Amino acid sequence: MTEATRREKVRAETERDIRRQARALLVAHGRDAVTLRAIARELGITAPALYRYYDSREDLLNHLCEDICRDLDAELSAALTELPDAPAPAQVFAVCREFRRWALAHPQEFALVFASTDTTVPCAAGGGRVDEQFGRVFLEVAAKLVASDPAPAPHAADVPAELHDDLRYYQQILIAAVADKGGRVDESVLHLGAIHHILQSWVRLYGHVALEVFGRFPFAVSNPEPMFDLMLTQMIGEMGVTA
Amino acid sequence: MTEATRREKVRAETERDIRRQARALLVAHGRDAVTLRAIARELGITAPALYRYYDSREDLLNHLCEDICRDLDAELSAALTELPDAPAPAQVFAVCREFRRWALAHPQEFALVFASTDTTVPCAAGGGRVDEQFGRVFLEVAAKLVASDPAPAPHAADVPAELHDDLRYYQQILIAAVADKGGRVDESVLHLGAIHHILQSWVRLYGHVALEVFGRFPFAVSNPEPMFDLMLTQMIGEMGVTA
DNA sequence: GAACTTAGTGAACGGTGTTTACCGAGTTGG
DNA sequence: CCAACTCGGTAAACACCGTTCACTAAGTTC
Repeated sequence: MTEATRREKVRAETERDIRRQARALLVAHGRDAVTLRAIARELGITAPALYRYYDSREDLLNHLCEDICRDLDAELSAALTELPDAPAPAQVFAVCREFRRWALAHPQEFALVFASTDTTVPCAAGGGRVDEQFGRVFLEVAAKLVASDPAPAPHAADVPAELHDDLRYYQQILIAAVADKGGRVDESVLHLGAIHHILQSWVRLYGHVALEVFGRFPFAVSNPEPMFDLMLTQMIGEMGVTA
Repeated sequence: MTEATRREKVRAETERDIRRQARALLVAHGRDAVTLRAIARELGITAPALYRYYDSREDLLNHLCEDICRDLDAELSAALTELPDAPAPAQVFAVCREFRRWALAHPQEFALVFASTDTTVPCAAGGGRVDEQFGRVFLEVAAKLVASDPAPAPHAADVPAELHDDLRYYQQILIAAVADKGGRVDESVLHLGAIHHILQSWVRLYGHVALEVFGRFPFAVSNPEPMFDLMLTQMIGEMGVTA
């Protein structure tokens, strides 16, 4: 069997090498530096050989995106499994802080995956499946937090009717995702107001992190971390649980 | 005098032409398409001639950023002056909606100015001056809104001590900015809690708009506009004024 | 009108993505 | 075992790119 797949084996290996080199170039010198010729040079082959593995540079970048999403997902999941028995608010806190830490440590990857007009992120919106998605861990743990709240959140009826369809659709997706993980949520608990609040939390989490990564706060914040933590505290507090 | 500046005149004109073409390329085909050779081709000159105007492509892109910031600023100001006597909440609402409208209509410009790791935005954070800054109009009008609120905002003491220095610094900048416009704000009205809330509003505004421009909402929102409006309503409502 | 400044040129260098024809080793079937 | 076939890799070529340099010609200044 080893002999039968020998060629496939070396193929898979060089494919990994290609992406590893591409990733290294991205990290070191940014997206524009991810060059087919540079990758090939580093691997000791020629650029056209890469076309045996990817249709184009664009295609390679898309696959790179997927890799990055997978890695981010793994890191977030790891941060979560480090405190399996912690209360839901603490878990949300941990996942969010890990997301910020990762983004600041990997600005080029963050920019490619989360702030690119041209790159179609396969693991992002569109599929509808919450699995294989960048915000998966955050959204799941946020849903769990809301679900763990016995009291109904305050602003449930504030959601305008125009949003009901979209939110209901996403509600089903989230409920299914939590169910897959062994949890059980009711529609009355994870109501549309709660769904909207989870989305708003994603807006704030993404907003802060992106502003920090790109340095677009209106003034130079000497230490953004307490500001981030304060935002999380307020965010989680507003989810209904008295953190 | 006309003859004395004749050369300068044509120089200024071609300089404008260069940026106009660069802008057109950016809009049409994205940042990577903004090519010295393509610009020159469109202008009927050769690429090296552009070096008489800009040190490098990077330099040109930075100047392009400034242009874009100026344009955005003008559009936001125009939206504001269209309702000069409107109550402060309505003004904030209008400026925010205009920002979203502009970003969605100019995704490439938005990406260049607001979500770029390499481009040092001269009109963004750093200078400390609120003038010549991207968020200027939003931040000023938000400050005005908070200032117009007679009642002290609820969460003034929640801000942790670590943030005081940064917020106090920005408080002075904002007060000075409002004062320049003829307004008058007191430190007790535009207190640190209010400053923090303005920053949080910027986080949410930026977060939503960027997520929409880059298509990074966790699921496909069929019509994001009511969601945006809802966010604004909540945001403005939390500023203390009963919108 | 001489001296000087300056916008623009053309050629060149090294880099890029991509296509094409080709080769040679790995695999497969008779 | 050998012919047929698959497939990863190559070299050459094309059309781009940013950037530098020597040079020209027109505008400006004295």
